[in-house]
Amino acid sequence: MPSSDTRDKIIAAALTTFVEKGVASATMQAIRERAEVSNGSLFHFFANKQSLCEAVYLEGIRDYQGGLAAQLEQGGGARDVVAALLRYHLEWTEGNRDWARFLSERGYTGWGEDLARQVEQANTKLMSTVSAWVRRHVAEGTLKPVSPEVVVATLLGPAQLLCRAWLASESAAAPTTHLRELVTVTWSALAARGSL
Amino acid sequence: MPSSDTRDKIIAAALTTFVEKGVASATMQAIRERAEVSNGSLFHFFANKQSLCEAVYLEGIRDYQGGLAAQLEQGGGARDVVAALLRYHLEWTEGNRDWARFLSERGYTGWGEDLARQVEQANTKLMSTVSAWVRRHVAEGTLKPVSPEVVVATLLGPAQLLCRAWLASESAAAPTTHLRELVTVTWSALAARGSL
DNA sequence: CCGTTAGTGGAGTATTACTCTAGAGGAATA
DNA sequence: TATTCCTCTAGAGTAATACTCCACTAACGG
Repeated sequence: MPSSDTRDKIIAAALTTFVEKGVASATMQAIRERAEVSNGSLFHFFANKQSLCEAVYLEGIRDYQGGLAAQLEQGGGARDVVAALLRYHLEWTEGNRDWARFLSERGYTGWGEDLARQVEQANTKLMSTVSAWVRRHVAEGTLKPVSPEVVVATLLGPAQLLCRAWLASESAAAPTTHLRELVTVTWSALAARGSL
Repeated sequence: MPSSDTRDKIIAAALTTFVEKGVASATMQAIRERAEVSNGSLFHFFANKQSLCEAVYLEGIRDYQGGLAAQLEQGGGARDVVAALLRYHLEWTEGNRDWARFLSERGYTGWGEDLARQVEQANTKLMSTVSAWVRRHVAEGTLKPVSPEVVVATLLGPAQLLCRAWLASESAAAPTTHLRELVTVTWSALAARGSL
């Protein structure tokens, strides 16, 4: 009985297993048992552990970045957009803890060429959208004249760090707790002198 | 011929191998060959791959955090301290690329209890130093009255994100390139209204 | 000189990622 | 309906590799 959602089941099982045990100690057997899938099926869809890992990563980052881009689309004042982006990041992290954990802990070294390209591509696409937005507002004099790289870093860097702290230890306060302060601070960082 | 620096050789070899191949694909054999150490020695010092991994992580984070704390000790105006911290982060990353790579990509899930505790402890210590600094300057009215967590995130988050981008792809501009902009932006973020 | 301890060496084992081959459904074509 | 082709399933088998085990060598203290 071929079912096309086998792949999805595997990815879901892989995610929870990875987060639970850590990628290194998560065995393919454990994953396939959780997914209730045979060995053959597992390796039919994913040639090896690494490519499974990569698939999980890609799935997560696509979901996250998709939502982020959506925040940029829906216009509004620069300050509102900044607030919306921050809120989105915090809420997404809080609402998708496993994904967030996995994404925030994975890096690029050792990834296959395919994934590296795809991630690079996704980032580039997002970056160009952001760059356009930044340029427009810099031209209008609402944002400080700084490079898009620095704007992005300033926007998301603090939020990411706060979220990482929350993800790492149960004790830390929930990300959304800091939303208000974060918006204030971030807006001060980016707003041109005169801007409200 | 017992030599107490065997341990260090192993850690160094492990770091380069990890960064080169990725932790998953780095075999213990490759590490011990690079370190020119026998199997027995390797497993005498590190019970398993994970604990080796953890030791490397700890070594790196200690070095980094030590330097960071030093920046806080040497007084000066709040703005100077902020600039010094940012400069330190960027320069350390640029000058210790392998370490930075490894640190920025490692997370906590699946770590042993020991390491988790030690990292937690290191973070707490750093955090308390920072908190004291923040409180003082908030009281003096040089910094905005926001929680220390948010201050730390605002200080280091953007720098981290910029560095990650650089570490991930050869193409990105060197971190120190952004120092000036980063200081401007970060200071705007944290400074109280009246502050220079 | 003996005992103890820290470190070295390498052969051996057990786990586990991955391979291989056989075949079941299911759709397209005739 | 029969034939063919393809995707997917199944699980036994294999090869790699993390890790174990034990015998051995310094080094050092009494």
